[in-house]
This record gives sequence, structure tokens and C-alpha cells, in this order.
Amino acid sequence: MLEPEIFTLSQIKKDSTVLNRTFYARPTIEVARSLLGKILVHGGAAGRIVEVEAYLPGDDPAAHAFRGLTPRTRVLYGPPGHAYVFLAYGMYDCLNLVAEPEGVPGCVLIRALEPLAGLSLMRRRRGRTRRLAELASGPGKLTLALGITRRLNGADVTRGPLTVRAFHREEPFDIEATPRIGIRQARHRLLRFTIRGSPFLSRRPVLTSK
DNA sequence: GGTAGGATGGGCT
DNA sequence: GCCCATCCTACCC
Repeated sequence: MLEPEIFTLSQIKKDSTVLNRTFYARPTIEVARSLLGKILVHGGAAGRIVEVEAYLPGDDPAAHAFRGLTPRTRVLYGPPGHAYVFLAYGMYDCLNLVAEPEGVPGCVLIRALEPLAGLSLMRRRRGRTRRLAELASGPGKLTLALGITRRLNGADVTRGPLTVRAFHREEPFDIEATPRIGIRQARHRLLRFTIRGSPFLSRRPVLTSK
């Protein structure tokens, strides 16, 4: 079934600017929080980032780089502003953006998007009929929806074809910090950041008891 | 409304 | 061989 496209891709590009490398060359948590509200663009589609997780350099046993430089984690030790894409559970590609200065392996997992443009393409890639709120509400779902695969591992996101953009006028929002999803190591750390109240998150917010 | 279990393959102890 | 930075379906309230 048809749905109106909230934006066209060209509208979004006209109203936004691609983030440059200095944006990414900062502490991982700072980059993670700053990525909320930014626009991920690839494959004729775009979405607003509403949920991310930080994977820290050094003392974070849940981070892939915790065990040091290996063939897989090589990109994490390279310059910031590049894509680190890995295969999760043998089935789904997950997208991270490399943060910190070169040589410091911090990264930010992109976990959920609010679909903005290219909705019919996103639907086609996801298959079946999907509610809008579930089109890209998870790290494996959003890569599928935007056609992001491990072929993009190591790609420079300050250039393309995969880019992150900032609207010239960004709507204000509140940030909520919670534990990371699907993580056993360091489960107490509040390294998942979401736009509070977004209906496009991978998990519903836990209701606090009265 | 909720959750248990299976599909599936790469990375590394 | 074991451990996953997941998702979907079936099945059960």
C-alpha cells in the first residue's frame, strides 16, 4: 500500500549538510549523543537517527576492539568518520560509525531510524507489510531497509555513498541514557542513547512503576 | 499482551 | 567449540 513520502531525498539534501571528520574525532559518548537527530542516507532512502549505542575504547569488555587489533577490528583503529559494518548472529549486518582520533578504537552503533524518505524502497527491502514504526527499529532492520551491507565496511561516510547529514534547523529533543541492548558484559553501563518519546525505537521504553 | 526458540555464519579462546 | 552488538514466528496468556 502506498504511503506519502514525508520528505523527498532532494529536499533533505537541500536542507542539510554532510557531517565532516571533526564531528567524529571526539570522545565516543559525545559523538554518540550528537548523532541523535542526524540523518542517515543510503540507497535512495534516509532516516533520522533516534537510537545509538557507544562502544568505548579501553575499558569496555563489550566492544569488539576490547581484545585488540584483529582483521575484523582494523577499521576501528583507522581514521574517524568511517563505517564499521559487521555480521551479527550470522544473519544481519550492523552499522557503526568510527569515533575518536585515529588509533583510538571507539565507535557508535546505529540502532534505529525514523524513516524520512524512500519509504517504498525501504518497505521493498524489508519485505512483507510493515508498520512505519517497525521499518528501521533495530540495527539489523535499518541496514536492510537502507541497503547497507558489509561491502561498506571501511567506507568514508564524509563522502558517500553512505553519509550522515545534519539539518540546518534541528528540532530540539531530550536524550535518555539506558543500558545497551543484547549485551551481557558491562550491562550496568548507560551507553545506549535514545530520543525520548520517539515511537521508532527498537524497544519500548520501560514503564516506571508508580 | 507476552516470550521461547530457531535460523545462521564469522570470530576467536 | 562456544559465543554472540538480531529478528521473526509460533504459541500462550
